[in-house]
Amino acid sequence: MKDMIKKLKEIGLKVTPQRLAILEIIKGDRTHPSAEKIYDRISRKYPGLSFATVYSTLSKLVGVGEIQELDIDPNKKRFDPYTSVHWHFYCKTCKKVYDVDYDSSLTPGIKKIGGHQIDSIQLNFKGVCKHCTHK
Amino acid sequence: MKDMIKKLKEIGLKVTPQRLAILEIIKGDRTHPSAEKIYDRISRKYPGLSFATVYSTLSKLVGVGEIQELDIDPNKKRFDPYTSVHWHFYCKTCKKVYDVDYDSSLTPGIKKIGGHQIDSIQLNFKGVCKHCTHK
DNA sequence: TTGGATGCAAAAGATTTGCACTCCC
DNA sequence: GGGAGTGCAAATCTTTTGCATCCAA
Repeated sequence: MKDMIKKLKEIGLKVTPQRLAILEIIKGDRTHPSAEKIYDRISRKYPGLSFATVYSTLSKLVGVGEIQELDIDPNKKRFDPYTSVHWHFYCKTCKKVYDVDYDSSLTPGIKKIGGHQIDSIQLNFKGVCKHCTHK
Repeated sequence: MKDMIKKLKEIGLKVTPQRLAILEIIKGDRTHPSAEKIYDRISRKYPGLSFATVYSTLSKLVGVGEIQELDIDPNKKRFDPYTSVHWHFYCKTCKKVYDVDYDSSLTPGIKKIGGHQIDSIQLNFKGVCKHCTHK
């Protein structure tokens, strides 16, 4: 909790109960939740929380690099609080997003490509996950 | 035109004027258009074309691997008729998607990762493109 | 002829916005 | 006190769906 307060202050955002709850929920969540999933989980504890607040907070956290927005689920945005380098696998059947480590000699620091300035890189694998395959 | 008819028959889809128009428009289009852009371009020639037809045809073409659906634009699906191996750069400013070649020793044939079966791979770079940077 | 394809409009799902009220700093 | 933050509902945007009609094979 102390951590979250400190983090928000560092970022320059006002500390509110809603934001603390959002940070607390997503940090440590390795399921790559959508905005709706995050809203669901929090509104159990904080009835009255609104979507607008969730979206606005998530968007601010993405803006400062505190969490990452994933473009891997074709139907919605997914969020990842884990910011160190890793990649993702999306299961077309169960819609789960898995972290994958893949050492591809990829990107160790490329900042430009084709003359374009790179801010972020996503390597997305898609298919059917091992759990769905075995059913 | 002959090509398109042949292609549709190979795929096993009925040959209709709408589908021919869609194929004709997207093949050779290197702008990674969204469904709406495709609809716009075609409906100039074919008034009365419906969104439902565009979406349904695109989805069938994706299904047979004739075109690729890109998860890179956070706001909508983009389509790519160019099926050989290459990657993409998305400009956060102008929203254009550029093709990029990046030989990363990446993927030359990995079929599984973390035990999951891989169908497709996308490597997405994001940032500000050279044209937007220079403005 | 007949099942797949189309057009239209309505519906669904995700995200954003406007605005009045609230409360953190 | 003032401005950022919040809640609510309506609006927007993209994509899907239901259904009657149509047409390619």
